[in-house]
Parts: sequence; C-alpha cells; structure tokens
Amino acid sequence: MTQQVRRERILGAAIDCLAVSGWHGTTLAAIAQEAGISRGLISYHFAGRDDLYSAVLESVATEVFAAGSAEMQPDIDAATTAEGKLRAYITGNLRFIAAHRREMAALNELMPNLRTPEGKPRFGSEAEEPIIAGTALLFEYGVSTGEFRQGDSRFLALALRRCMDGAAVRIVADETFDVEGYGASLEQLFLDGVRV
Amino acid sequence: MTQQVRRERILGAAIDCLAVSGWHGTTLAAIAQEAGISRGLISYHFAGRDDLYSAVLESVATEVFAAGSAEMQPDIDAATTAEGKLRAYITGNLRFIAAHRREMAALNELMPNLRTPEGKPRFGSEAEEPIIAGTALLFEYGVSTGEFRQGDSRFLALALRRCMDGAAVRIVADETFDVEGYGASLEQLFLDGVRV
Amino acid sequence: MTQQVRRERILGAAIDCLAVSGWHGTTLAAIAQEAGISRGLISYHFAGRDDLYSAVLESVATEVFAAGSAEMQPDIDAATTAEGKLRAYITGNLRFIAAHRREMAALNELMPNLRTPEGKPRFGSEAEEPIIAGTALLFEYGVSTGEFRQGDSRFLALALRRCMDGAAVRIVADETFDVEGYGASLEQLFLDGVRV
Amino acid sequence: MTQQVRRERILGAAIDCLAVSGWHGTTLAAIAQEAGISRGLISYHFAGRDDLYSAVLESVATEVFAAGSAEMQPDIDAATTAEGKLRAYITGNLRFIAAHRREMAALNELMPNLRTPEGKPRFGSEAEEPIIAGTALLFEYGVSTGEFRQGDSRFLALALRRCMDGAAVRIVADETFDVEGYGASLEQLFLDGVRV
DNA sequence: TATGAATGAGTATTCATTCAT
DNA sequence: CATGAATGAATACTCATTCAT
Repeated sequence: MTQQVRRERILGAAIDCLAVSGWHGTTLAAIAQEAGISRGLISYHFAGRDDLYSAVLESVATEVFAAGSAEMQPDIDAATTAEGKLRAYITGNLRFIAAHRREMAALNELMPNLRTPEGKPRFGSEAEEPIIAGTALLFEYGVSTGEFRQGDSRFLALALRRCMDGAAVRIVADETFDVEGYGASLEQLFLDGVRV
Repeated sequence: MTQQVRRERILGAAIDCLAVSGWHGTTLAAIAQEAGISRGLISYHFAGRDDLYSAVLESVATEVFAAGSAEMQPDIDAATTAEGKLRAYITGNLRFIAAHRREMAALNELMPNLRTPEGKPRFGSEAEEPIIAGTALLFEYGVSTGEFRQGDSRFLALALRRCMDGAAVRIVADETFDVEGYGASLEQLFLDGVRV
Repeated sequence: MTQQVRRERILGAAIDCLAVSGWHGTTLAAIAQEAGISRGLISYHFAGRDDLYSAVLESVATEVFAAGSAEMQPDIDAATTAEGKLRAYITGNLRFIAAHRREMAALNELMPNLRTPEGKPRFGSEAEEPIIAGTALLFEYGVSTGEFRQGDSRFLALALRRCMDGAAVRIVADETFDVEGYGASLEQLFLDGVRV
Repeated sequence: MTQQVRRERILGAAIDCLAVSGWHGTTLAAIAQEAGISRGLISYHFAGRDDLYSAVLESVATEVFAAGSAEMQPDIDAATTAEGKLRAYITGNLRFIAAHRREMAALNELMPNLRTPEGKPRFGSEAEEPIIAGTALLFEYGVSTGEFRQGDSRFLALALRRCMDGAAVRIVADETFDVEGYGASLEQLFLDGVRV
C-alpha cells in the first residue's frame, strides 16, 4: 500500500475518532485501532500527534473545503443579484455542511482544543477573519448594486457565520435536523436585515 | 473556615484556571494551587473532577445567571412593547456577558469538553432547549401583540442565541470588543426580521 | 515517612541500579522497584529523570565528596612536607574510592552518559578543571618549598587524576584489587617524577 | 556494489555517528541515513545492532590498530635502548591517536556502553589485559638490559595506559590539545620512574 | 478538616527489527 | 540486493484519586 494512501487512511481514522469519541476519547491508540494498524505506524507517517492533527486540518481545509467551494461557487456566480448570491451562499454552505457531517464534527473537536506548544489556543478569532472578511464582501456588493442598505457588513458577516456554525453543530448532532427550513429562515432573516 | 466558603473558593479557583489556562491547562493540582490548598482537599469537597466541574456549571448557572436574570428582568418587564422587551433582552444579555468575562471564559472551556462517563457530550443541543424556548416566547409575545410578524420563533431564538454566544467568545478574547455597537446591530437585525 | 528520607531512598536506589545494571539497565521502573515504591512516586519527588540524575550527582558530590574531603584533608594538612602531602592525597583518595565503590560505580555510568537537553555531553573536560587545578597546586607547593623540581604541574595533575580514575574502575570492578599496592606504586611514580 | 564494500560503508557511517552524536544520538536510522541507505539494509548485512557495534570494534581493532601497530613498530624496533623503545611507544601511540580521532571518539562511546545480553559490561578490565601485558613487557625488557630499575611492571603499564587514554579523551574533545607536549611530559614521568 | 505522600492507569514517543515486494 | 512499510516492546511522564496521619 502506497504511502499516500496509508496517510489518508490514518487521517480518515482520526476524523472518525474525533467525530465519534471527541477530542478526549481520541488517542493515537484509538486512531490506530480504527485504521486497523499498529500504534507505531502512525509515528512512522506523522511526526507526532500535533503533526497528525495539523494534517487533519489541512486535509479538511484543502480537500474538503476546496471541493465545497468549487461546488457552491458556480451557484453564487450564476446568481445575477446580490440577493441571489446571498441565498446561494447560505444554501450552499448549509448543504455542504450537511454533506460533510463527519469532517465538521472532527473540526468542532479540533478547533477549540488545538493549542500551540506554549499552550495558547491555536485558532482564535483572528483565524476566522479571512472567512468573515470574505462574507462581508457579499454584503458590500449588495450595497454597491443598490440592493442592500448601507450597514455594518462586518457585523452581518460575523452574525451570519455564527448562525452557520450553529446549524453545523445541530446538523452534526441531529441527523434529522431540518436544514432546508433553517436555511430558508436564515436567508429571510438576513435579507430582511439588509434589503432597501 | 466553613465548608461552604471552602467549596466556593475552590469553584472560584477552578473558574480562574479554566479562564486563564483553558481546559487542558487546568488540572486539579493547578486549581488547588490557585485556591491555596492541598490537592487532597478538593477530593474531600468534591467527589471527583467531574463533580467539581458540574458544580462549577451549577454555580455559574444559579448564582451568576440568576443574578444576571434578576438584573435584566426588571428592564424587560419595564418595557411596554415587544420591541422594547427584545431590546432590553439583547442589551441586558450582552451587558451581563461583558460583566462576567471570567465565568463566560470558563463556560466556553467547559461546555464543549464535558462528557458523560460513557464518552457522550454532556451538554448537547438539548441542554440549551430551555433557554431557546424562553427566548422564543419573547418573539411569540410580539406576534401576539401584533407588533411582530408571524414567523418561526424557535429559529429566531436559536439564531439570536448563536449571535449572543458569538459575542461572548469575542468579548472574552478581546477586551476592547465593541459590545454596544454589536448589541445595536443585533437589535436592528432581529427587529428588521420580525417587525410587521 | 518524611519527604527528605524518601528522596534519599530513591537516590540510593538509583545509585544501586546504576552501579549494578549500568546506565542502560537503569530505568525509572527499575529504580522504583529497587526502592520498593511505585513509578509515579519518583515523578512526585523529582521533576523527571534528568532531575533525578542531577540530584544523584549533587548528592554524591556534596554528601560523599564533602565527607571524603573532610576525611583526608586533615592528613594532608598534617603532613609537613610536600611529599607527605602528596602521599596523603593519593592514599586518601584511593582509600575514599575503595570505601565508596557503589557511588563511584554510579558516577562512572552517569558522567559519560549525561547530556544536556540539546544532546551535548554535560560533563566534558572542562568539568574536571577545578579538580585538576586543585591537584596542580599540590605540585606547585612542592616546587615552592624546593622539594620538587620545576615542571608541568598541570600535566602531572592530569596524569595523576587519570591514574586515580583507573584505580577507581578497577576497584569498582574487582573487589580484590590491591589498593594499597597500587597506591604505593603511584606515590613512588609521581615522587620520582618530581623530586629534586 | 559488493557486499564487503557495503559493510565497510555502514561501519564507517556508524563510526561517524558515534563520534559526532555519541552513543545516545546514534540510532540505526541515523547510521542508515549517514550511509545513504535504507534502514532495512543494515539488518541485511548485520544480525542486529550489537553485531554491528561488535563489527565496528573489530574493524577498528584489526584494520586501524593493525595499521597503527605496523606504523610504530618499526620505530620501536629501531630503537636500541629500552628508553628509546619506551619513547617510541609513547610517541607512536599518541601520534596514532591524534591521527585517528574519529575512530577513537567512536571507541570512547562504544566501550563503556556495550553490554552483553545479560546486562554485564562487555569490555571490562580483562579485555585490556593483552594490551597491558604487552606494555609491561617493555618495562621488563628495560629491567633485563639493566637500564630500568626492578619494579612493578604491570602497574607501570596500567598507569601508562590510563595516561594514554586520558590523552585520547582530550585529543578527541579538543583539536588544539598539545599532543607533543603531553607526550614529552609522559616520557619524562615514566622514565624518571624506572631509570636506574 | 486538612495534608501530602503514594498509587496506578493512561498516553505519546522512540527504535530495533521484520518482511513482503 | 535493496527498499521502506509495518510492528511491538520499552520508557518517561501526567494526573486524577486514595488514604494514613
């Protein structure tokens, strides 16, 4: 079995463990068992636990997020109005989250618990700035077209992100969560908040 | 020193440790040191680590939340309109969070990490149901008075709760966070979303 | 059992393990077993393996060397001639080594293997400079009294130290080693090398 | 590449690693990397780590020592007096050590740390008996020619060996060590100790 | 009540060694 | 011959918990 495949299998096992057992239930031994390999092999492929978790993050970020972005970007671009773009953004995001519950659950465990070697949180508020800034552009675009009222686009982006996260937690925890309905209400709420 | 005082001192030390060092940096030894007592004494007052953390939660919930509620409830009651009550609720909540950064930070560490002995998250979505339900009543009240449009009050309550949480994280992480501005925007967003 | 007593017992067990099993056979588990305690207790009394070994060194240096010095210094001081002082020094050193075979054996394991966290040897040639310098004074004293010829006192001190070490290794390895004879020959060799 | 060449390359890499990184920094992985081969190949050529290290010792003993002996033996033989032979022996030995710092450093790491499978030191005092005995012959030769006094030739050989070792450690640790001066003093010391 | 010595289970990590290809 | 993936034993260390005093 090639190195790349084995690495990905370990990453997958780590994601599964994190999603199912949480940060504290996830040990290298548990990941090894999940992957059906020995403990030592993880050390062979990754420099250590931190390196493994970093790889998990990177893997989710690139493979999963990139794929997700590629999936919903066309819909956003296809929309001709700011309202259409916002709807596409919300719907696409939620659909993507619902389609990757396992990875989202793992991320939910990883993000609050990862720390630098000095003990500081590795992902604070600054880490999500790019995402917030990107979303804010959407609102500013609407203002520029005259569709949306002048307003605090950063606040709107932040609030929208939190509502999206909230959906993610629910979606992860409850398979029957009404994603469609939540999305519709979310679109409604934010459109009411910005439309002229 | 009386039992009750000792217990509260330990709880306070636990909150401090959690707020400063985070879940992973907080050990019973660290809490004992912070409280200026021996390790064993914690075991004397609490059945175990989980029991201590449960007590922290309860303490924050009763003493702190109760006090908080008592603080802002008058303002909510004093408001004659649903809009006024919603504004009072949002403002009061944020003000309360800003006034209890230490406890909020501890809660932020505790909530995602506490697990049952079987490894399941101790505080899932169900745990916040009462809060959500309570907030939903506010929106329903507005509907009943004719001020607010018919709508999904549970969704609104959930979304508002997430935006409130989001503020809490920011407030805890950044002392200079503009609570007033965030509150004003939040009131605006949700009022726009419900007003007839 | 008081803390100090326990610490010393662990140190004694560590010395025994090092003397008997060598650096590689000496693990914290082996030391704990030798001391009749649990593994964790070593961590309770010492910050880690390095700290324990440092404490062993310090213990041997202070308690043992200090005692040894106190034992032979009077003989050296009592001697009125440089020759007498040199003889007293050599005899006293060897007698001391023979009386502390266990500690010397432990030192023989510790010195070459102790490393700094960066991997550099902790005790290089510089570490024995003070001892060499001290011994060199003895030869220079003889020169000043006119008993000894002018010569390279540093070389003599170094060579004498090596011959002393050599005896230590033999004494540790072989209980029947003729310390007296070795000492007599050693005195003879170095006196022949310096006497006018 | 022929087996023999490969073996020697591995041995050379092992010597380099030992000399540079010391016993503890030397792993089979490091040796393999130094030799530019895979880990598994070492196991192919050597039965195990102990076998490899034994081969290193043998290699140094035969190839290096044999060469060294061949180098200085003519000088010893050429000397017509016992004094001349002793001087040639000391000078030749030190010169040889200075010319093979790498191998000497490796030996310095190997000798104190190699153990039998039962945990006993593999190279105790007995191992150097042949060398001691050989050197003792030199002193006895001087006695037989009437140049040297009757004396404990075994002691003299042992002491001389220790002084030689001492030089080796210094030479390995410090490139600027004054080998010539040390040698001259050493010759002086031991000649003073034996001459009639 | 309070201490702090003591325990032991759990975890990451290292590394020599094996073996299928 | 050679590789490198894979194993598993060994080791130091952490930390909640217990218990005699």
